[in-house]
This record gives sequence, C-alpha cells and structure tokens, in this order.
Amino acid sequence: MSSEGPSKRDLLAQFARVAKALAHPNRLELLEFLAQGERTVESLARAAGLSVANASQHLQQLKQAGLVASRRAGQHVRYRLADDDVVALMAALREVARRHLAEVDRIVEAYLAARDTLEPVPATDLLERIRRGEVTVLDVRPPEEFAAGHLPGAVNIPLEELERRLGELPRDREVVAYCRGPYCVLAWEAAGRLRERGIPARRLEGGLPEWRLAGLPVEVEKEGAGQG
Amino acid sequence: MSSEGPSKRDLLAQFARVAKALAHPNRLELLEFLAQGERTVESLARAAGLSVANASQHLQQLKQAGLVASRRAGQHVRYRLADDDVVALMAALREVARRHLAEVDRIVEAYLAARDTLEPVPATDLLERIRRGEVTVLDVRPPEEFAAGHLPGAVNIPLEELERRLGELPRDREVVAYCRGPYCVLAWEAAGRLRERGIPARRLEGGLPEWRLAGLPVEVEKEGAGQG
DNA sequence: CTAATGTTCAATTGTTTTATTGAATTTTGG
DNA sequence: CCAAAATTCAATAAAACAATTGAACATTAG
Repeated sequence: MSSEGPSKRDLLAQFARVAKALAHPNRLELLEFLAQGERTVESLARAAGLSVANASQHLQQLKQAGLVASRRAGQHVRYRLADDDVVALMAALREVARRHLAEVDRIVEAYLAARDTLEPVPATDLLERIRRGEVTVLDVRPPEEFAAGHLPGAVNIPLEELERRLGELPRDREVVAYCRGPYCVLAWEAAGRLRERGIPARRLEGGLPEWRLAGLPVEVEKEGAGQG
Repeated sequence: MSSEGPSKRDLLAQFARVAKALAHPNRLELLEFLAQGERTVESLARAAGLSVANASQHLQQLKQAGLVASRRAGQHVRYRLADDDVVALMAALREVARRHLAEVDRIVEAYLAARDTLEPVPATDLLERIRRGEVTVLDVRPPEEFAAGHLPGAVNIPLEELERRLGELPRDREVVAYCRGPYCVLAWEAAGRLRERGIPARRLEGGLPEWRLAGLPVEVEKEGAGQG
C-alpha cells in the first residue's frame, strides 16, 4: 500500500514547510503584526521585541514558506502578508488550539477574562449597528496600524491614552473596542476599563484582519502616517 | 509597545504547538490516513511506512497538540482525528502552499497531471448528479478506509484491482473517482486509466474528508470490515 | 498463570533549528 | 563618490527534534 510514488512525499514536505514556518511563537507574532498592514523590518523587530537580525531571519523563513512578501522602499524593506488566505490559515490554527488545548482556555481565563468577561460582538452585527450610527467603534491599536486600515468610522485611541482621552467618546452610545485579533489583550483591557467607568463597552469578536477577511469594509488613511 | 503581559507569549506558544505538530511530513501523512477514519497504530505505521515505535511517537505528538484522540480497543489502540476542524486546518494549509509555493504546482504538474489532466468535479455538482443517478462514483481507496465511510452509492475498487474489475463499472455513465484528498494520486491515476480505455472519467475535487467536512452525506458500512 | 500481541517508554545518536554576534551589502542623501 | 542607515549574510554555540534500538507495560487467548 505504501508506494504511491515520490509525489506524495514531496507534496507533504511542501505542506510541512508552511507548517514549519508557523511553528514558532515569534513568527506567529510577526504574522499577527503583518496582518495589520505592511511594515519595515525594524518596526517589526521593535514591536516583537527581537533583534533586527533575528527578526530578519524569521521574516525570511516566512517568505520562503510563501506566507509573506517583501519590497524595498527606499532604505527600508517592507514586509506584508502574501495573501488573506494566510489570515484564514492562522484563524484555523487558533480555532483548533482553542477547541482542543485546555491550556488555551486556561490562559484566556487567567489573563484575558480578568480584564473583561462580556461576550464579544460578532462582526456582522457590528457592521449593521455602525450603519445605523448606534455605536462608537474604538480602535486601540497604535496609530501606525490604524493608518494602514481600520473599521469604518473608528476612533483611534491607543490603550495607553484611553484614560486621558475619554472625553472623545460620546457618552450616549455603546463602545465596541477592537485591536489585532481575537486574543489581542488591548481590546479586552479597553472594554474592561471603560465598563469600570460606567461606559457600556464590549469588544469585537476578532480583530481587523478577521474583519477584512470576512470581506467587510475597511477604511484606509489617505497618506501613510506611520510613526515607526 | 512590546509589553502586553505574558498572556500573549503563552497563547502564541500554544498556537505554535499545534503548528509544530503539523510541521513534519510523516505526521501530515498520518493525519491524512486518520482523516479517512479511525485506525490502529500498527495499521497506520504500515500505511505510512514507519516503524511502530516511530509512528507511536508521532501520534503522541499529534495527541498532545490536540489534533488526534485515541482509545483502547482490546489489544489495539485506535487513533482518530480529534475533530473535523483538523481537516479544515489541513485544507487551509494546503491552500496556502498551493497558492504561494511554486514547488507545489511543479510537483502536481510532474506527477499528478501526468496521470490525468481533466479538471476535477466540484463536490456539490457531484452530489446533484448522484441524486439523479447520472454518474458512477468510484472509491479507489483500500477497503478498510472505504468501510469507515464513503460517498453515497460509491463502488469500492482499489486502484490495483481496477483493470481486473472494469466489468463492475456501468458503461453508459461517467465515472467520478475519488480517494483521500485533493492530492491523493489514486484518483488521478484511476481517472487517467479509465479514460485511456475510453471510459469517460474524472475525479472528485477533494477526497472523502473534504466531502464530509462540507457536510455532505456519507455512507458507513454496518459492521467494521477492516483488513488490517 | 503464561505466552503472545500490540503499544509505549527510555536512552542514544545524528540532524535541524534558534539566537547571538559582527561583518558584508544595498540604498539614500549630500 | 562617500558616509550613514537599514537589512542581510555568515559563523557559532545552545537547544530541540527525529529515528533507532531494546526494554517495559498492558491486554487477550489459551
């Protein structure tokens, strides 16, 4: 039974190559940042807390596995996700982990649910409520990521500035916060802090990449702001 | 920016753990066999051409990553996929590899397209034609896998027996062959051989696991036949 | 109970991966 | 063209992983 030619092994090796690229926490984190938008090596290294050389090596592995692409822009090399199907792959990976590894539940309970316990708002529900003007959408990511794309009409207040800038949030509507993905702590934390202050707030189910993957509308700033 | 608590690293490590389990060709092959149905360690080892000890170790890694489950049945330990979402994850992995790694195209061209070049039949189209009785569905997997589940009304003729048993195929209808998955060579080869003999034949897009994942109906034999 | 079968464990060896360091390369700005 | 900045390359040491071997463990059959 076990002689079906070399094609099988060769193909499996290719699929394993992609999986291998996903098989390191640092690379998964780089992918999460890249899912927010195109970024330079330096900026990614800083965001992920890696040396530039180390980040560069990880990025090259991702590139060889076909997960990311890069282009030179002046002195910088800018990396981006190869395609939205990479977001879909990461979503499938997270889903399997969430459903079958007790550790994931444990970590979510310990670190995220401690910030805010409310159920998240599904993306399609949110879009409906955005259209009706019933809700304030709060993007708590850094401005660089916000500039690369955000939910329609979203207000950008990075988490560190939230207390200081509470006045920018209308008091008569619910706030829905989001950040990089379903387990991005920023949105949990923002929703929790707002609710502590009596402001009705929940978080979006998923982050910007998942919103975009679902084909929902995304707003992009005219000119690249960028601070990193 | 890069201090968002330990939760982030811990979660990424869990996701990486799942990816790591997928990051070896032997484990991907074991998963493909398991996607056909529950099997013993011995049977899996033989099918994948591994020593029992080595297969056992790989299976335990898959288990710790939450991708498979096992139960003891008499002297045997039987492994199975933890859930259909594992099939979805593997599909996403293959899709990214197919779309972004030129190697995959090259291998498909060299080994699979050499057997049969026709476009595959989409699953939903096939179901419609099955219901109209317009088509002969040919399952070319080993009987053990057929017994664990197959397309409604499918005829099981393992590839090696195809020439010998051509008489079992009605001559007035198109044949649609399938096996373990989109890159399983058995179906390509079967379609090619039948067409060489003037029998109109194509292959199903995807294999049994993808059919089942799509929620389409699957027939199961009453009693476990199993041959090894 | 004993022998046989099937699976897992443990120790070993060789290979691959990772992070670090510092040098080499590419591009821009003057 | 030269100097500076950004990225990649190359070499190293430490860690993780893979396959093999033989022993240990569980279950069934007799």
